[in-house]
Amino acid sequence: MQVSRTLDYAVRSLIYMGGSPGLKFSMKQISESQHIPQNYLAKIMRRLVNRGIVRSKVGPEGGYMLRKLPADLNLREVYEAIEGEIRIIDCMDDESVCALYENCGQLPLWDRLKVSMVQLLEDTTIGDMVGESPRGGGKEELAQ
Amino acid sequence: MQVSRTLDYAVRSLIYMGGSPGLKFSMKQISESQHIPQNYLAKIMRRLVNRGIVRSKVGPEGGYMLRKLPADLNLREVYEAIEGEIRIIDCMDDESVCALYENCGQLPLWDRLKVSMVQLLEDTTIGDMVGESPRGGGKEELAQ
DNA sequence: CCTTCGTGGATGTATGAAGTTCACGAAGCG
DNA sequence: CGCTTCGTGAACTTCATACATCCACGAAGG
Repeated sequence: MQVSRTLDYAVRSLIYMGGSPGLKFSMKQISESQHIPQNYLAKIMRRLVNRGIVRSKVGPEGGYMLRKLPADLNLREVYEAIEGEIRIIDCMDDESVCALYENCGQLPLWDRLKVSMVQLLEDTTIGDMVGESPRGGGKEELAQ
Repeated sequence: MQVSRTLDYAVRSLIYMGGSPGLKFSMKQISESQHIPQNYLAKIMRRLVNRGIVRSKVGPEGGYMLRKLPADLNLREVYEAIEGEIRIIDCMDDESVCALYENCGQLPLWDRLKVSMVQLLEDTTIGDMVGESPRGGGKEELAQ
């Protein structure tokens, strides 16, 4: 029940880009500032490109740009671009997997969990996360 | 972001036992009715025993019994017995992991996600799940 | 036409989930 | 008592996949 590092990388990159909306960032810029292996970042970015979340430009002066304003890009889109459809447990939406599907008492729980997760992800945008810090608020001094 | 099969096994077993509170079930009974490899079930049950969720009895006529009423056994206890402390992402509560911890914009999101997850798990008991079915079979129709 | 830099696919690696095996000992029974 | 039942505990194997690397390719700008 953990978020994959890959998703973390994606979100981190998008927050970074969202800090300067409209600007273009090279893979090197992103990978170095966010401590993400460049070749791995490439794979992640392709998923975001294919999903229409970022636009890419090849060649010299190439790089990536957000396609939307940070405030219009919610986390559900990002999650699904990286992980595919949200699914808490394998049998969900796929009764072929489990012999006990028909009278499985747990499914309602996992479904509720999924719904609440989706809601939260949908209600959070990259814009919300830009500049936020875990130490409460975004502006006051950071311990360091 | 998936529930492990191990947790599924544990919950399934507890629901099964919760269907007849006060009764004792042998490992064989549980493993066969719930389609869980017996030797693997043994490992799972030990965690539940150690956490005080079920009581075990060895020897002939041995087996397992719930220590609580199904309605008093919530899913958070079960989750934590199997998976350990709930944690959405590695860096959470452990700033040593990540170079960017100090100004990580994502943490608040993952924290909110965790809180809502814990809440849901805590509010759901094994008793709630006994006899429920995903097709609305046990109770009212599931909206949406 | 040379350099830059993202693309796509193939490949490698390491970790942890899932499952197995087995010797042990507690406990009921005749 | 000795036999059998059945959970315990630890070591071990297997296998999937998350994470990462490598490289040949081609688009694009100077």
